[in-house]
Amino acid sequence: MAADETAPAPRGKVTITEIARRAGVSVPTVSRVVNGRSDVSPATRARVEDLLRLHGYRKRSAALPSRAALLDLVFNDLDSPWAVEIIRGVEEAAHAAGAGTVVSAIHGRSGDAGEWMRNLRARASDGVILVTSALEPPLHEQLRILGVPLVVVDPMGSPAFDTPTIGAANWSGGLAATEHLLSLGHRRIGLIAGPPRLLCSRARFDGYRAALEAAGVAIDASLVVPGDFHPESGFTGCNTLLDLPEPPTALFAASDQMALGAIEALRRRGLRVPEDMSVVGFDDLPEVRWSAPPLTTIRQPLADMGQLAVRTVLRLARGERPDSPRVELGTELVVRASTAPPAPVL
Amino acid sequence: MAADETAPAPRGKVTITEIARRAGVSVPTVSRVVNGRSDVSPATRARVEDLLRLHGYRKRSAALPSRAALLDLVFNDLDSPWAVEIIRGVEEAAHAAGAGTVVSAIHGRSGDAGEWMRNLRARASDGVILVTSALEPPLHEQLRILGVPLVVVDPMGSPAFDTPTIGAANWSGGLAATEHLLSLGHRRIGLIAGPPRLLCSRARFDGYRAALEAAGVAIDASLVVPGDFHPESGFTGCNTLLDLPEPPTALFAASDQMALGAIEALRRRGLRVPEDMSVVGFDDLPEVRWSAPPLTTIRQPLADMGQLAVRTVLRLARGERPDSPRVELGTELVVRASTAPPAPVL
DNA sequence: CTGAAAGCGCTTACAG
DNA sequence: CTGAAAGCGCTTACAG
Repeated sequence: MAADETAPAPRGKVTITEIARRAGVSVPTVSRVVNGRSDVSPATRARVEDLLRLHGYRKRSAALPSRAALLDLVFNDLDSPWAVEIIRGVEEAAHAAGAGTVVSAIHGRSGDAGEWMRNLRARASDGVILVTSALEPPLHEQLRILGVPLVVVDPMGSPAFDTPTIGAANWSGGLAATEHLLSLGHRRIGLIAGPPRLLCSRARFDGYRAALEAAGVAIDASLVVPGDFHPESGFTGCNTLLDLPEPPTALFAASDQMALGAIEALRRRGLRVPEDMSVVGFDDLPEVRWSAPPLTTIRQPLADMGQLAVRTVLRLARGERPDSPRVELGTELVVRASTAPPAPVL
Repeated sequence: MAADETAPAPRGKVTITEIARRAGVSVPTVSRVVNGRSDVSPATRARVEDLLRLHGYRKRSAALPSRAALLDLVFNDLDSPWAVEIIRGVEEAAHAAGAGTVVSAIHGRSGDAGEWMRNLRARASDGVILVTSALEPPLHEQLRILGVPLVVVDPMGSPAFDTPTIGAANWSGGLAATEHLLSLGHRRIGLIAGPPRLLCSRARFDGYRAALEAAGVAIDASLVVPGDFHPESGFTGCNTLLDLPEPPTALFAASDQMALGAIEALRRRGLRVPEDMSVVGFDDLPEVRWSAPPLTTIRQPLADMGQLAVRTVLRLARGERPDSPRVELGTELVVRASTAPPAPVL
């Protein structure tokens, strides 16, 4: 029995000659579409793009027969200390698969995004891993056309696209952090929240609320202050809580960095952790094992998330479906020295 | 006047056809040398390799006419918190030059190094930046043959090769840290040193010694304890110093991480920083602004070092000579809250 | 807007 | 160990 003529060729193995034959156009025309030139009729372009996508076309060359695979890992900014954790996981898994990891930051500047896209195309990247990043919808679309698979780590919102996402169990983490403080006997528990536009912030907040509700503790809106995950906001947030007529006896910071900022605010006032205030963070950055005192926090498996992201893009690149389009990796309470029962009321 | 036939063509623009003509061999032969095949006579190979190097040959293709530049940034391990600082500087400068940054870790495993070399070749990297990394001499040689420029950041020792290196003013930093403590009135100053096989450790140690000598303070060998830059070694090193019959009143840790470990050792004994012990670190990692207390330290311009490394490889890639083969960027004392005059003797 | 033709840089059998 | 020949995937004028 002859091979099915209409079946897609193996991913990444198809040539423009093959695509041209199937589309019923010439090789130069396909070349023009691939290179994004303007002198192609919309109808032809659409037909060719469909075929390109269907067959997972990747630009190759007789000269460079087996180009090493390249994965793009894209951050908004590289100043976040958990970036290195994700890089570590991604590099490890990519290396194991024989792929190189191209790290970049787009700095939120949308002008950069277009340039980044050109670079991506020029280096013929085999897959893109986006971290908490708002890559605009038109760029998603361009990646689709180029046939470059995409996965999002720590999604900002629920992507409207058929893009796999990998996150952490943020709600469970918020719940566990708050339950831990409740179990120590705290009833007035402050929250320094993350930016509400981020999905992970809302989930952590809801976990906090759910734990309080389950314990029958009324939610006091004045105990919830906004933050942006950076230490400065933890510092000011903690000061706001301490200036309350009736301050909390414990606080949950939605990031380790904010927890560190909060501890500094306490130290400046001569308050001790955990004797005067218990603090729990979120992330378990390597450095908080060595903060003073060592921080009780919610461990987020950043390196594992990076590894899973690599396996998922690679799967996509081979034309396979991911196991699941939305994955949440488990979080875990790590108890160290920054939490204790509340001081007895004298 | 005709163009000089023997002059090298512009870097990166030469083809194997051109090299073949100059070497007086056929195009396939050059192709074999470029791809490291074994079936070429040593004499022919040597002649072709010389020409390849001289002209800065880079593999290209008619199909991929202007491949995006790619720079390889190589760490021993990605677990160091200052890795992200260097990545940030490198990514920024590389991005500005339109190049992608491939980050990898070779984990000291020498088996990995060979594989990494193959990947580097396959992805046709345009330059390599090595960070505190022992890339074995044979690999240096391979890079030379491939014509891939190399620069070393924070060199482990004095490289025996004609490789540009970029470091920090470690000796001056060690001097400044110690002078700061002396100026506060400390006379018994402990040192938690870095691994002596590293150039930077020895320079920091010598700076410490020079400052003490200049102040007429005798060096007490029992006040110098070994460390490996990680927090654990700062923790145990500090305990060793505290168990001395006459402990120091201040200590200089040759890395921020060791300083954090030392502070934790002090905290566990109920000793306060800086009241009972002054501590100064080295690096100025972003996180130590938020340690408890905020750490006095020596700022090492890691991101700037990364940026300079990029400019230097790129220069090399264009066939230009670097401004200077050995560069040391300035370090700077940053005074925060972990240092104070010694407690008055009662 | 499209294709036939020429050409690019490189590689792979093949023959010696 | 080496080269003449054929071929690869892709692109670039050029003509219509």
